[in-house]
Amino acid sequence: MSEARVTISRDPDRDERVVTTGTTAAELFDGDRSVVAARVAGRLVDLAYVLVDGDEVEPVLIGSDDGLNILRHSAAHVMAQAVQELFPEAKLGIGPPIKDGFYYDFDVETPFHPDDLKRIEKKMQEIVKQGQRFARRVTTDEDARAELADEPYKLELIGLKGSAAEAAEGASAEVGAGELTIYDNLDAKTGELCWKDLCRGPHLPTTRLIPAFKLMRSAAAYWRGSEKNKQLQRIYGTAWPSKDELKAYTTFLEEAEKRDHRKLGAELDLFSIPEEIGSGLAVFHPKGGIIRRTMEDYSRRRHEEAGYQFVYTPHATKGKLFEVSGHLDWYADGMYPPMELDEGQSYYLKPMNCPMHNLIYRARGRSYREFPLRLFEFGTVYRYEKSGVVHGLTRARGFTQDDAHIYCTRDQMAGELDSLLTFVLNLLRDYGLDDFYLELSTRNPEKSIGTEENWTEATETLRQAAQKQGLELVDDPGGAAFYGPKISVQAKDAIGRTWQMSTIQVDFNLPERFDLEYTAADGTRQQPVMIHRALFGSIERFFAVLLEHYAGKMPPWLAPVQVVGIPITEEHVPYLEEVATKLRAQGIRIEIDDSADRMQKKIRNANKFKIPYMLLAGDEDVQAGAVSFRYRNGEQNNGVPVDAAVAEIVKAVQDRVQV
RNA sequence: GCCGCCUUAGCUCAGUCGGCUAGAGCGACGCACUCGUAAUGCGUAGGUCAAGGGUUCGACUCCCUUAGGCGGCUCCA
Repeated sequence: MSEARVTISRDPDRDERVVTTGTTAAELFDGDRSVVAARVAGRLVDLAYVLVDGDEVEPVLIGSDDGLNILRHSAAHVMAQAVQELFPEAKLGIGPPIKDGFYYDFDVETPFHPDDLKRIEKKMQEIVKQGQRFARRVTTDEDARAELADEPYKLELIGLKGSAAEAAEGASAEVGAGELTIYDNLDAKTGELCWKDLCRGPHLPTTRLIPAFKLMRSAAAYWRGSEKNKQLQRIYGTAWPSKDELKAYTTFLEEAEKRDHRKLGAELDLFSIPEEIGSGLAVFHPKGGIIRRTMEDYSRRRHEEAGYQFVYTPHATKGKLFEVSGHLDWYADGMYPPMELDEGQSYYLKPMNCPMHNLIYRARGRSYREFPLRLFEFGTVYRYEKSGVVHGLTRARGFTQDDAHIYCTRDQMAGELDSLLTFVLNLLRDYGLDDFYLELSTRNPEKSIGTEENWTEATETLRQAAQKQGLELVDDPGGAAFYGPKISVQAKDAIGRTWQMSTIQVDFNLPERFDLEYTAADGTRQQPVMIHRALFGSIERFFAVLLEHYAGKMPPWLAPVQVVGIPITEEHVPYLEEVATKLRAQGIRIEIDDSADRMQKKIRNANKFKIPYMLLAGDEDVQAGAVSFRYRNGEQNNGVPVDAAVAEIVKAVQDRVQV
């Protein structure tokens, strides 16, 4: 019997083995249930893969990124099988793994109802229990076409093989660049064919190795991601290596739901989006107003210190301005339709501030001595977001950008970007976000203006500034706006979700379109470089992100009510009023709860409104000239002298710390 | 914009197969209670069941249209 020499590679260990010909990867890792696939020469393969001489084999653990993808991809197959058993007329689209789960698209006559998902889930459990084997089978285009004659979408994918990655997100999970394969699901005992699907694989050895899954929701999705195509019905699911991990994931979703800014906004009386005003147009209530104004005031102060000058511009403009800028060419669909005024003049609500800042720049001759010229505005803009995409404060139709445009020379650009990025990150840290990575969005040739040279220079300058921060830098090819490349700061919140925050864009094109000039040291006229940047992006959106990050428990400096005074009985109210006077003199926002509720109820209410400090006072405190703290976490600190209590609160506010 | 689901009191939600004056908790208001760290008790008010149309002897309930919300898809300067 012949032998094969293989290497097992488990970083950093390497283990030489001699096996008999015909040995599979499964046999190599026999007994290790956590191994679900193997990586041979960089390629993921099924455990049924037959080893050949010279193979370097790496086990793929179910908990690894690759392992989870395989688990979820297999779960998607099981779901598709269940769907076709229950709905034999359903045609298969694609079914890839995604973050935390998977989906599969189906063409069905009637969309799935939530009750259908329960039935499908039950059927899936049966299939998992049966322990059907996933068996890989190489086929040819011709044979596959014959086999899958009833699956029009699969036939389309066969035709796209090789360019599948561009064909549709997730399509490469079905047909790879190499040989065409079909996976058969075989009965554990009889080996009978239960189901099959065109698929690149790899898969788990059997359906039994799907320990925990759940179907989440169904929704429509355009075939191959284009709104020109038919909508298929997509079912989303999640799958995990253990029941505990599934439980942890659903708990995470519940936590995210509790933090939803729309929910907190109503509960804490911060803002609302009245139907009478319109979708995506929010009003801020007094308590939300305090948070917002505090956010803005601090930002304004920091910008003034950093050499920004404040400007103001109107909310509406003649269309010509956005023709010059090019925005009407690219984004007319996203703008509110024009108002026809003054005999045929079209006026638009402004979707961007930059053209107006350019007019301020151009209002007089500019000198290099003014550079970098930093114009800042809390500029409110209006964008006609499609009805299906508006979402609370994070995707609104009216919002306020903390928008700045910096005009400088090409030589100054690198230095300015460097200090700008540092400024931006430090300011975000002041608001309590501290886990970042950067994303570099580069040119989309089909959606951009300007020369290749300028784009390259702008992109490389941005890249260098980004790299200096020592943060992870992710490429986003083709993600830039039409006028220039951009760095965006992505921040992770308290429960690990990523939010796009600040953006910084380098722009050689708008200065050209607006004929911006300055007089250089040698007396010549030159064109400035323009840097666009927003730190919050949108104040409303940033407000929402902070609210979710803090789960409504704003740090004292941002909390609408920082302290609530709770008298033990009515007769302690005047004493608390004295304490309140001292706090108010230091700028602290304090309310005394003199309602008819019992003290315990007042504590409960203060807790409900997530007020950072409760100050209780009864006879003992009055006699001692003290107050008793109760904090948001339920801890207490009794008998604190009034001056010490005031100092503690004032310091926490000044230091902008969380408590 | 497209697809699906949803809309009952200020909020959260019950409401059977189409059948009498549509219920509860919280909140609001009133009265009593005066209390040491997460809900005191009792009472009162509050509803064109999203809006409009249709089917029916009869509609919160079934059908259609519209508006709004939610979840996705497409889009996001």
